[in-house]
Amino acid sequence: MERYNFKSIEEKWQNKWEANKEFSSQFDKSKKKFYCLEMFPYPSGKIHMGHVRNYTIGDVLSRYKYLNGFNVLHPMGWDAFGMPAENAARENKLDPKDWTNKNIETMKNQLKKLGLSLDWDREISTCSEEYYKHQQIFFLELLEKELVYRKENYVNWDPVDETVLANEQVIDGRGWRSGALVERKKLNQWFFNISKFSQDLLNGLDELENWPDKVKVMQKNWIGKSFGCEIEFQIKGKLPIKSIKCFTTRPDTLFGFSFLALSVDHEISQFYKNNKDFKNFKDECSKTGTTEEAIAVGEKIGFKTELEAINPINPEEKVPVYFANFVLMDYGFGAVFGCPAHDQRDYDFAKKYNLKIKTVVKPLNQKDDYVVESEAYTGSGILINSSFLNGLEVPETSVLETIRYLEQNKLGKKTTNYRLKDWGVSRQRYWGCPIPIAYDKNGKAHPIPKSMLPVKLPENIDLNTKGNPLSKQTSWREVIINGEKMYRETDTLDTFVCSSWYYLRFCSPKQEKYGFKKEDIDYWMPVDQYIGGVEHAILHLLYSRFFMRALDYKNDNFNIKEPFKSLFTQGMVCHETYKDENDNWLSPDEVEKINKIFVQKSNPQKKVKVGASESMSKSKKNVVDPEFIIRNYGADAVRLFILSDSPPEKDVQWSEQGMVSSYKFIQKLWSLHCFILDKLENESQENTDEELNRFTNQMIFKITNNLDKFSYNVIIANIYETYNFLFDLIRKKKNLKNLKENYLKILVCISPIIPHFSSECLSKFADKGVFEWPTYNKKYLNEENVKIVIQIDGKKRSLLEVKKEMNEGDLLKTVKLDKSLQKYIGNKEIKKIIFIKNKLMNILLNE
RNA sequence: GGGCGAAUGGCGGAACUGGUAGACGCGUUGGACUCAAAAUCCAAUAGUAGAAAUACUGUGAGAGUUCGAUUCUCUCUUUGCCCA
Repeated sequence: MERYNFKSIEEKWQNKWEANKEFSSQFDKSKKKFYCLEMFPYPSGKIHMGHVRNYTIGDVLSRYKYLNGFNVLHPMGWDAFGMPAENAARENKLDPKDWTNKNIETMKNQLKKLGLSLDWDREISTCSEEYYKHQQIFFLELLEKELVYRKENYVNWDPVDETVLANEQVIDGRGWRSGALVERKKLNQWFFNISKFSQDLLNGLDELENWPDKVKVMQKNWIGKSFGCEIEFQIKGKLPIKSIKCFTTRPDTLFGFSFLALSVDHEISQFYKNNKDFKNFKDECSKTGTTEEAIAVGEKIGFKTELEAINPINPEEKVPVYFANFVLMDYGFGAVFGCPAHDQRDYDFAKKYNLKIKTVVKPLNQKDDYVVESEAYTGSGILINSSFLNGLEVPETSVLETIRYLEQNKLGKKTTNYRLKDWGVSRQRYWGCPIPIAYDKNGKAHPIPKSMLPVKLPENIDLNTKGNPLSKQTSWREVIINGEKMYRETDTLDTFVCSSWYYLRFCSPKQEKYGFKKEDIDYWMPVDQYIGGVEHAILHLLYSRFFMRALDYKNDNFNIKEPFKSLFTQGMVCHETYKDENDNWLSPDEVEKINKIFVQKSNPQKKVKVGASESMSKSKKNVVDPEFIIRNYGADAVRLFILSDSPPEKDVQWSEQGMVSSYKFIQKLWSLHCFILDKLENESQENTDEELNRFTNQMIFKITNNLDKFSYNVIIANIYETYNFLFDLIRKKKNLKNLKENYLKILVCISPIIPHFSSECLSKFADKGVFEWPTYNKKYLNEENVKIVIQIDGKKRSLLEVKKEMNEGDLLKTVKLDKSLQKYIGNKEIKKIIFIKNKLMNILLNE
């Protein structure tokens, strides 16, 4: 018997699949389609274990669907624009394009070595002109539909790199690369009007039955619909201001009103334009970041105006008006009313400026003289100290009742507010899709005519400059539109824009006229199964859902609204972390285990500190390189292992031992295969073994169900069981007539997981070229005999094997004849019997 | 602080609509093969008591519903994620 040579066998099948274009998908309306999509990778250089897991999960599903006769679309592409290319290019004096394309080449080869059933004919790369050309057209279409607009907005500004930072690039208030203190700066930026679809995006979630609830809840919270009240506060003071509008979700706490807080960008700030103190205050405010968290954690500061606001339901009361750093212009109206007793931010603010703190809500278990002490009380309870509102239940009735009162007296009106803000898409970077806009000499924005698209990125430019490299490209910037000289927009689009429609492009990857063909997406869309990391639960998925709606807006052309019918979020790949005695991270290949103790390979005298298992990351050095693993153990073994140890939606712990055992298991399967071949050749085939039929049919049933449930780890257990069963069977039994037929079915069942191995084994039975997913015969799912649990007084005492469908009386007779049970029953009287056919009998005795 | 989820042997994890808890794998132990080791194969493996048959305990803790709860309800603890 020869050893299983994964190297040559895997290569052979990969070449075959590629040469036969086995997985290229054709538009064919007569066939049922299945669109399986995994989140496409960023071409960072090499694939990592997270990719291996993600794409293996998708591949198992795709192959299963192929075998079930579906016309499967399983494409792959590259999310190729973005910062890392620009940084790498800057460091190594390369062109981002070359760097990216080289990485794509490497990673594509690595993916091919995994034996994925991908349709490479549909490969797309978002940094190619053929791709971003269409994106520019979409941008202009959205602009025509008034879904794109330009406004001034705050950004996180890195004053050293002269660039805008995304929130996640701000670490402890400093730029992630320069380390400079990040400032708030106002910049003109392009926005997508996603908030126009807030309600629609919220409603759409209900349709998404096959999305994890977790993700739907996250999106729901992100959209953040809240009911509240718009209140117009009357204002007294020297300025020509009569009233200020503000939005609140807690109008019921109006009797606890002690100040009105405004954003520094509130229109009233114009009166303080020349006030030096206000200017200083505003500068101070700009030092806090723009994230909600930064605002919550940061110190609350205010600037007192000469104005006073009148409490609408208690006109006697006048409170001061402040500008405050924790109020943002884009929430509500840039004004909030402060009730320190029942909002922690307001409480902090009131403490600092010595403002009144009046308790108006008491918890249910407190007396009426309850007073808020060291912190705000934000829970439910009963309204107190609130005049005619006293006694109302907080928050349900109290909010509604207060709003009713305010509306009746024309003091305010009920409104709905969404937390979802418009999507800022401008990035001051080179390596992105150019925004197809030019500005005339007055600074007015003009769309670049579609005939002049794509706006291509200039090549061979110097990236070693501060700020946006495109703004330094004077000749590129100049453009003549309708005979007028204009200057191009130098910002590029957020890379999330590229990934918001790539699933459409895969349907028509070669279409030149437009981003996709209507006919194609009508057939292929929606994506039947989308698979990726939960880290994209909010932004990418929400943006994609928005993009479908935006493209369809005013066209009403699409058959569907939701791009992803089902979503599966896989867990991360984790590995133990190692450190030396100086707390420097060590990578797994610098560490070895000798006599149960971890030591450094370079010096076994040096002990290694073993830390918790964490998701693989370069910074902790706990990464394992898939290429190395594939080279050593083969793609099938890696696929088998990455699926075996944990359910796909949970984190999996990478273990060398587990990897080795998967590798060995494939060798064992091969010996079994050789053994079976030998038997089929050398034995007469005259006995039909019913046990084998039953096992195979039950196994097909189990594996099919587990595939449908994504219980891939259980399928691996099923495969082990199958091996154990077959191995046992062929040692004990001879001359089996039905061995071949059952074995073939089993091979097909395991082929989605370990396709190279299965293809090789199946090819030895060359009598059938195309294999189908096997069906199971229901008659084998039900055993003739069943094992029935016998309980005495609720305790399991025996397991009796009896004929199926045996009735209560017969079973009781059998029980009474059973010696081991007799000792429990004895002469005691039977009080009651609980009988569930084919499952259980519980005998309750009188005692 | 709020929302959602999780907790099962030494470890990863199984368990259909409440009905045999611990499938399958890893690890460990013993054995076979070998001069020896590795590899391979065989066997055992939740805990306690017992030579064994067997008995009792056992799915984070406590209560409840039920003939019967890993599964349903409530409270608590720990933990993860998201939001603040």
